[in-house]
Amino acid sequence: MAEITKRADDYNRWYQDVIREAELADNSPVRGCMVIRPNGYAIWENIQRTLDAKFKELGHVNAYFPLLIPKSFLAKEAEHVEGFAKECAIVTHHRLMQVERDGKADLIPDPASKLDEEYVIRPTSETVIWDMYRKWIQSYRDLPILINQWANVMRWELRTRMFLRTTEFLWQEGHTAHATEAEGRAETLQMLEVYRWFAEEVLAMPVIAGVKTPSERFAGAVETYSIEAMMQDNKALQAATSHDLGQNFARAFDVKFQDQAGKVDLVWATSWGMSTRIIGALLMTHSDDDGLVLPPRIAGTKVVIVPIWKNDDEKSAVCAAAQKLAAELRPRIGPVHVDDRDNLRPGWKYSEWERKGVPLRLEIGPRDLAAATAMLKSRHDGAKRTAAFVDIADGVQAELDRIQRDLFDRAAARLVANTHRLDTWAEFTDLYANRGGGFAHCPWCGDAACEAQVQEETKVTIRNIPLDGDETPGACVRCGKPSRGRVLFAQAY
RNA sequence: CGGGGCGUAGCGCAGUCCGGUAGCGCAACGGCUUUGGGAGCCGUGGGUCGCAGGUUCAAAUCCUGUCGCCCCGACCA
Repeated sequence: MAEITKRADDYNRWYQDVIREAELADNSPVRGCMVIRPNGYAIWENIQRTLDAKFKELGHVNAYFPLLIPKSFLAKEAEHVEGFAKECAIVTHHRLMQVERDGKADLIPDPASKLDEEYVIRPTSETVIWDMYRKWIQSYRDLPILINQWANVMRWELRTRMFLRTTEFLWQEGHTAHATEAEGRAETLQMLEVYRWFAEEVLAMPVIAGVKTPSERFAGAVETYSIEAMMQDNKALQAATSHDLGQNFARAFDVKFQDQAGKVDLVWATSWGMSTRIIGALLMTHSDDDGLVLPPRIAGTKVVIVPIWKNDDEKSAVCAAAQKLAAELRPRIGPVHVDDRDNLRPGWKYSEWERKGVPLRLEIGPRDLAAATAMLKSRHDGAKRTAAFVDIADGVQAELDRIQRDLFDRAAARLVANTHRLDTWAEFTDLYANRGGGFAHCPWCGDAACEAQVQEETKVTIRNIPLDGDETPGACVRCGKPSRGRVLFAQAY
């Protein structure tokens, strides 16, 4: 059994150790790409299930667009190409041929199969989607279009990290088309709120919702909104984004419609996404030195039952009781696992399921069986309590609810404790150089050059301008020029 | 892509400087005793030393190239 590095000793190594020990993902033979293992994918499936239901509840539908995008599409929106050109994988041939090199068989792209127009592996799908929207939209009666897709995308990042930044990642991308600017903006904000709800209520991850500064805007957007979460090392992680694209993509792809009065206008657009990166955020929000900690609402396995016995008679009695309890719990609780392996002792099983982040463990031994109770132990705080067999589902559900609340409260308390209101540059540099960093709400002048200067000197960036932020006029924390309100600063992943 | 570190059994590592039959701990497998917080004893199996060339009688070890991982930068969800 490999050890998990303590967070205090080496936070980055701890992060990787937890991924390995909880069997969330593994490195693949391809640079920067990871294999998401069943334990990790179960989390993603729960994310998909929950978000997908919410999207549909709000009128969205799913569709699928191709992985390959004609290279020329990317060039149609000026800022978009500038944002993504440097990180695209490109398909140039469609056939391999066998050749002999130094006496050995080798495969090379067949020169005769070189493509006239090369394809880009999608870094995001706005272009191919808006090319199709041109065909589908003629009248205001065709609007709105509220399409989402679950897909993989590739961005050839220079430096990768499991879940947080991989060359290929999974996400959902919503792409909507609207008849009015107001409708587009409302959709953008609605989806931002969906992400806030999901992060806080399902992932137990408190976030700050706000609008990005122009320099952090999505390539091609009029306005970008984000939710920002605080990790245990006090760094910020952008957990999701929602973009108001205005008419930029409609203009680039010539998507027009006729309104009720017969007037022709460009269509208004939004896009919004959450990716597998959120799994890294989830890990860094709740987990501890013993391994993964998961909120019950997103955990793949909600409860593990560990039967305890001393001999074959006890084993059969206790295992039968465990299976019966599991069957009783499943309809109400969801996935419940009975760990009846007989080659491992209970202590080993405890530590294994703790590493893997199962929120609640239920122990049943001969003594419990005699008393018709089970021992409950919650992963995140080690609290133990007994629950009677008669209303076991109630007891377990109550404990899972408590865990979910507790994890949110714990993360929220950490967020508050490490968030500061700062007015002077001396306090600002002191916070990030000597006091462990965190979130800082500070007045800012609105000048991109000043923002860049802060980043250069401290590696701290403006995460967003909180929607419910302080709009009291003041003096910029960096340059002292007039400020129209406070913005959220932090070091970011 | 620049700087640094590292690829040896599933995991963690020693061996590399100074070439000479590939080792240790944990895990795995078999047996017996065990089982309420990481069990004990005995036995067994498993590695073309990241990959490709080269030097040599002989390469994990020396040389060249290459791929991957980690950390720091630049870029980013």
